[in-house]
Amino acid sequence: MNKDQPKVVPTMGRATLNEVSAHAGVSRSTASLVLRGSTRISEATRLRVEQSMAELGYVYNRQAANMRQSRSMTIGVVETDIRNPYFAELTMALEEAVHDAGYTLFIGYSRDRHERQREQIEAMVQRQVDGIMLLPAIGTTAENVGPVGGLYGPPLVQISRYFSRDFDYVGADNNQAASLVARHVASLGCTSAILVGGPDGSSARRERLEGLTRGFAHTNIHFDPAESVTTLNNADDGARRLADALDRGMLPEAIIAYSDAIAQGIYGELLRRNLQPGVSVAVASFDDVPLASLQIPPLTSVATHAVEVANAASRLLLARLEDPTSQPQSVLIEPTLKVRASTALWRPRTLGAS
Amino acid sequence: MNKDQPKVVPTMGRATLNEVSAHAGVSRSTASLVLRGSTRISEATRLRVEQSMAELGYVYNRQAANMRQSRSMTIGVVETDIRNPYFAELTMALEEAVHDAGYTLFIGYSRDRHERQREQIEAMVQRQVDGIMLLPAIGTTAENVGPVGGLYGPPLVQISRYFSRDFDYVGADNNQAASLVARHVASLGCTSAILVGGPDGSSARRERLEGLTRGFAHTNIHFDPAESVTTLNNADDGARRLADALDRGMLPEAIIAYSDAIAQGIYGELLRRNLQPGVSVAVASFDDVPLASLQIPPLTSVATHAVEVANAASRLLLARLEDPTSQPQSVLIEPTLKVRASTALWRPRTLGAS
DNA sequence: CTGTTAGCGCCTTCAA
DNA sequence: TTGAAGGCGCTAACAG
Repeated sequence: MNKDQPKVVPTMGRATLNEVSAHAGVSRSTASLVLRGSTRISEATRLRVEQSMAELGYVYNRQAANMRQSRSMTIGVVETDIRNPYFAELTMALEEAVHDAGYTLFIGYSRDRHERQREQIEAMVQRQVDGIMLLPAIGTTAENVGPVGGLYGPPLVQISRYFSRDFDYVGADNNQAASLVARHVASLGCTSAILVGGPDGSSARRERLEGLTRGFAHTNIHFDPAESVTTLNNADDGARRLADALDRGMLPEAIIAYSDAIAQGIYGELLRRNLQPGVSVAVASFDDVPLASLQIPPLTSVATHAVEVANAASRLLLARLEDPTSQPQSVLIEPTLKVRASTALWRPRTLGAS
Repeated sequence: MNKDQPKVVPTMGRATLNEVSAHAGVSRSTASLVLRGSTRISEATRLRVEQSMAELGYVYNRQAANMRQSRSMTIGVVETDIRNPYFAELTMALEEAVHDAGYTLFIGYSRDRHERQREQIEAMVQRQVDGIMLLPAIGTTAENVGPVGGLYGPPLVQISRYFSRDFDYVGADNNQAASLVARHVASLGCTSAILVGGPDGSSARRERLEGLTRGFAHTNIHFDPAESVTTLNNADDGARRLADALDRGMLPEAIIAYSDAIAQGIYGELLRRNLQPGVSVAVASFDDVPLASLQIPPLTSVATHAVEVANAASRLLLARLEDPTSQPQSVLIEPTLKVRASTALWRPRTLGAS
C-alpha cells in the first residue's frame, strides 16, 4: 500500500486551473482571467494559456465556480409527461431558450404524481438550480411542492397549469380558447355539446370549462359542465371514457376534446362505432399540435402555442433571477382558432331523423 | 455601505450543516453522520439534529459534497428531438430508471446538429456529470463529440444510433427488425417495395436497409436500396418526400416507412391522392408507438421497444460507472412484428389492371 | 500583469 | 461520540 496516496480524490483526474497555469508558466490569477475573457491580458500569454488548456485537456469545473459565485447556470424543469406532443414541443422550446442564455436543464417527469414531483424538485434544489419551471402535477399544493420560493428557495415559474397565485405563471389563455371553440361550434347550428377529457383538478381544465360555459351562454346549445368527462391526458383513456359515455346513451352533436391527444382517441372510438368524425358528430379540440392537421378528417383545434408559452416562461424566469422580490406575474398567451373539416363539414341533422 | 458584509456570497443564504450543528448544539461531524444515516448516533441527538434541519430549512448541498467525493449523482442525456414519440417514450423511461438509482438528469436536444450537441455535452461535463447517454446527431465523430470517454472524460453510452464502436451502444436490432418486415411483406405476395424515410447517414437507417435487403433476398420482390428516400424523422417531411417520389412515377406495392412518425405522413399523402393505405398499397413501419394501432387503418409496425432500450442503456451506464475500463459493449433489443390492417388487408392486384 | 490569501459547504481523518 | 484541521477547484480582493 502506498502511504502517500492522496486522501481526497481529485475531480476524475482532470487537469485543474492550477496545473494549467503551472504548465503555461503563468500565475493562477492570469489563467483565471484568460478563462473569463479579460481584455487586460496580453495576446501572447492568452495564447500560451489556451494552448496549455488544450494540451492538458482542461475542462472548466463550473461546480467549483458555483461554490464561490452562488449561481450554477442550471435550471430545473419538472413536468408531467412528454408523450403528449404538446408538452414535447413545449419542452424543446424551453431548452432552446435557456440554452441560448447559457443555462443547462435538469429534467424530471412527475407523471402527474406530486410525491414524485417533490422528490425531483428536492434533488434539483440540492444540486443548486438557479430556478425551476414546473408544470404542476395534479394535487400540488404550496405545502407539498418542496423547498422552492420564499427567502431561500429558488424561484419557481408555473407552466400551463398553476396551483398557487404566489408564484409566476405562464400559460395559454384557456378561458378565451374555450370561448372561441364554443362560439365556433354554436355557429355550426349544433344543439348539444360536451367536453371530453382533461385531468380532474387541473386549473387548465377548469378554465376551459368556464370558457365553454361563457361561450355557449345565450345560445341554444345544451352544454352542462357536469356532463363532461375527465380523463388522463392521452388518447387511450380518451377513447375509453368516451366509450363509457356513449354506452350510457349520450350522443351530443358536438364533442369538444380536452386536447388533440384525446381527440385522437375520440376519432378512434367513433370510427369503431361507425360514426364519422365531422359528419355524424362535430369534433373540436385544444392545442393544435402538428398531428391535428394530419388527421382524417383534419381536426379543428385552438392553437395554444407551446413555443410562445415556453419563450414567455423562459423570459419570465430569467427576469425573476435578476429581481427575485417583485410581485409574481401571470402571463397569458393568446389562442388562435384553426377551423378544419372535423367541424366545418358538419351539418345539422335533417328533420325526421330520430 | 456596510464594511462588514461578507466578501463571498453564501449559497443563496441557505442554512449550512455548520449552522445546523450549532443550532442543535452538536459537532459538525455529528450532523454529518446524521445526514449519512450512521447507526453510531444516539436516537436523541439524531432527533435534535433533524429538528434543527427542519427548523432552519436546511437543504443538502450536493455540489459541495461532489467536490470531495468526485461524483455528482448526475447524468447527462443528449438526444435529437423528442417530438418523435418514440424518443419521448425512450426519454421518460431513461429518466425513470436513473431516478430510481438516485441520479438526476441533465437534458439537451441537439436537433440533429452535432455542433449544438457538442455545446451541450461540454456544458454537462463542466457540470461534472458522472456519465452521458447520447443519441448521436447525424455527423457525430469521435473528434467532434466533445470531452467524453478516454482517461478523464465521463463514460458515454450511445442509444439507438452509434458513431463509434469504442463506446457502449444500446439499440434495437434494426437489421433483424427490417428482415421481419421484409419477410412479412413478401408473404403478402407483393412484387415491389421501397423504404421511405430516415435520416441520411444514421446507423439505424443503414441497418434497416441491410435487413430489408437480406429479408427480400431469394423472393420475387423488387427492392433496391438506391430507390429509397431519405427524410427528416417527422411526418411532414415524410409526406413531402413521398409526394416527390410518387410524382416521379414511382408506385410500389409496398411502402416501408422508416418510422411510425413518417408512416403518418405517408398515410396523409396517400389519402390526399385518393390512394387507400392498406388497400391500394401496403404500408409497414418501425417502432410501434401507441399511435400506430390508433391509425385508420391500424398500422403494421415492428416494435423496437423504447422502454427496453432505455432500461438496458441505464443498466449499461450504471455498470460502466462501476467499471470504467472493461471493453465497450453492444446490446441489441429483440424487435417484435405487429401485423395490422395496413398490410393484412392488402391483396395482389387482379390480372388486367395496368 | 502577478502572487498571495481566504473561503464557498462538505467529507474524511485523526486524536481526544 | 466529539472537535479540529485540511482540502476538493475556483474566484475575489488586494498589494505589489
